Amino acid sequence: MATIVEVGRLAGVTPATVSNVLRGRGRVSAETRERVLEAAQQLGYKPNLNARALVEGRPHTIALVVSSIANPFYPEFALEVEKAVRRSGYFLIVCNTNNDPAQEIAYLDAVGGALAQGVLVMNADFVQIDELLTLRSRGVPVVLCMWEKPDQTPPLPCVAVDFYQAGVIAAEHLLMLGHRRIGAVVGSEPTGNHIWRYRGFADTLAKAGILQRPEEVRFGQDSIDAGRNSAHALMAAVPDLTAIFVSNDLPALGVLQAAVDLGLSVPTDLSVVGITDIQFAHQVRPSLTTVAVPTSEAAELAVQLMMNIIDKAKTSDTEMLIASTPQLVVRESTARVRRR
Amino acid sequence: MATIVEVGRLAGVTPATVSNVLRGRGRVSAETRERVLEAAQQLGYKPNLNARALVEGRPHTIALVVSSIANPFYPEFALEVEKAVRRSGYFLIVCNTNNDPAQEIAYLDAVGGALAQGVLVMNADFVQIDELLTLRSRGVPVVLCMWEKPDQTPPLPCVAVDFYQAGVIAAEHLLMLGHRRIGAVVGSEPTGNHIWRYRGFADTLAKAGILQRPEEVRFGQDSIDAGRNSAHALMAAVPDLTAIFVSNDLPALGVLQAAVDLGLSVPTDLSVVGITDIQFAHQVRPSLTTVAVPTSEAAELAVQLMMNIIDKAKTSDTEMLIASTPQLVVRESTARVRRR
DNA sequence: ATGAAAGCGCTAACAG
DNA sequence: CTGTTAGCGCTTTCAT
Repeated sequence: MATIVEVGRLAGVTPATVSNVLRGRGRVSAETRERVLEAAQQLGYKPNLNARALVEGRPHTIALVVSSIANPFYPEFALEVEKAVRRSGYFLIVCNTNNDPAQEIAYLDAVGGALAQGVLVMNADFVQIDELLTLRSRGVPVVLCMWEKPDQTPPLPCVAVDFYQAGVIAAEHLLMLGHRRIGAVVGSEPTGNHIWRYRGFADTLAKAGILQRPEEVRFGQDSIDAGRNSAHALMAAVPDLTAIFVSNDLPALGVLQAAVDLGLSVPTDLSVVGITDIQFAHQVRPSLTTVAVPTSEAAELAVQLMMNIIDKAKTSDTEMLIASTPQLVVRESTARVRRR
Repeated sequence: MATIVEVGRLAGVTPATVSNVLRGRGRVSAETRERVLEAAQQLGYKPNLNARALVEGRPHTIALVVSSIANPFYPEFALEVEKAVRRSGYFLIVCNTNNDPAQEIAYLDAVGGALAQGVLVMNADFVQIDELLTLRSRGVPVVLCMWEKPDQTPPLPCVAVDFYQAGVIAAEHLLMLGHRRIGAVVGSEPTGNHIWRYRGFADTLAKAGILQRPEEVRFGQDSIDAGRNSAHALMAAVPDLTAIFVSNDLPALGVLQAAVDLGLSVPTDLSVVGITDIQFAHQVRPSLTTVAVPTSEAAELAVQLMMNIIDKAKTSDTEMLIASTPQLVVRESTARVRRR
């Protein structure tokens, strides 16, 4: 690859001048500019980003740490992040930790070593928060992309998404349709990150005078298989449920499948509502009614927050940006309750 | 972030010695090593990757260019690539071009500018092959991840996957089940990249004495919606089909949905077979019979090829690695033909 | 308007 | 065994 020196030589100027015209700084005569541009063009010159990063003290990359790109939501989100990052003139490095702490540390160390200028963290749960704090203390901006624990003050700058409200909205929808026996499939452990979604749901039921019994809730994991298993267990224990609230779309798809297994027709026999609105939600049959989370907005805000921190060079305080409220998306998986 | 100089100062040695102990080169006394390591530890030293990349003439990153991370197959593949790349000690930069040439050029220019040491290209169809050739001519290794055109000599090093054979296998499976009226839904234009999958299918049918009529084939796009639309058109034109071959899993899911729309039961009334074996293939109901492509192997081979080129510094010839043969995965969407 | 010079943090000979 | 030196490609004062 041609260097700035070669371009300068060809144009009959010094590297400094080449740099000036390429970055539009300093005063350069139109004629010289022309000559330099032409030389650069001719040589196919591309600035060496490493050299630039070194001298400028920062690379033009942002890292996105995800625990597993296998969960279909993450790539969707990563896509949005990538777009936002590019819009700010940066490149995105995807750091898939595979839920492996060693892998994560390797990534974070590399970021500390100027692999990337800042870190966007998708899921704070699978991540060693201490590592992130250490990184931050060394001057590396860290932003949490989707904070969903209103009871805890985030230890780092973050974008907050009101998943509690998403649970409320899902419950209200089911209640509105006349459902009273509603089961819940939660895609995390009782102390896990979906708990506020469930609380929003349960609180709303309680307000309507409906108290969930323990056997009407199943906690598990955020996967289709787990959702299916939970639904099976749920229906076995409480056969007269007319609706199931699911804390995430992925397990909701599993619940849909369990209904097929059990010969139940959705939504005639059973209504199902999820949260997030991943792409597949409208691509399955019956399509999934769900509470859409502002994914692209959250990505946008996270990047914006990152850029703010970078610009102001203030990495110490914990700013929080609030994403807009989740929205109900009614599709085919929910219907008015029917006596059975 | 602490630099190598600071570590040296703290340990009472020069930067060179620090570098030596950190990289395990040169002879260093055990005692000094100890001291240096401790100093590095204490300062939380992480080597600056940009400086290292600059002096070594190459960054520790590999770029993966995908046309759209929105297609669920790409993230799955990206995951595999990421793992393989990490295993080789590199980091992965995901370059999602969104099918936008400008975006792609921006990425390729950045790679030319040492953003990454080499480029892995997922789908050569959406990519300006000229750009890639230019890049290669400047000494940047370029590898095509999944070459599926046996009639054309790849212009660049690549991993070849025998999609023609995948089509053959799918057809044989359907034939074996007694199907004779078989439709085809192709997820690309007639000249597009799925054409060899279809040819494998059609040739096998022809060998069995079955000639596809034009109305029994629908060309379209690689998406669920396109698959659904094609299936609707197909069934409208040829109602007595007992099976449909689909060139990819994504449109195959659409075909499955079309069957639901039409009140057809799969596999009783209609058998459906896809190609690839994406995650969702076994997560839908009925689960999808498909011809599994060796995804992780292809990713592995692509990275391996990249590493070979990097090591041997030979970027000029067009090596090709052959991935192993696709394998039939029988699930719920295919069954023995039944008279209707 | 352009050039000279210093330096970002690190590595790689080569000296000592 | 450890230090010295030079330089990767670029940006950025400061001179001219």
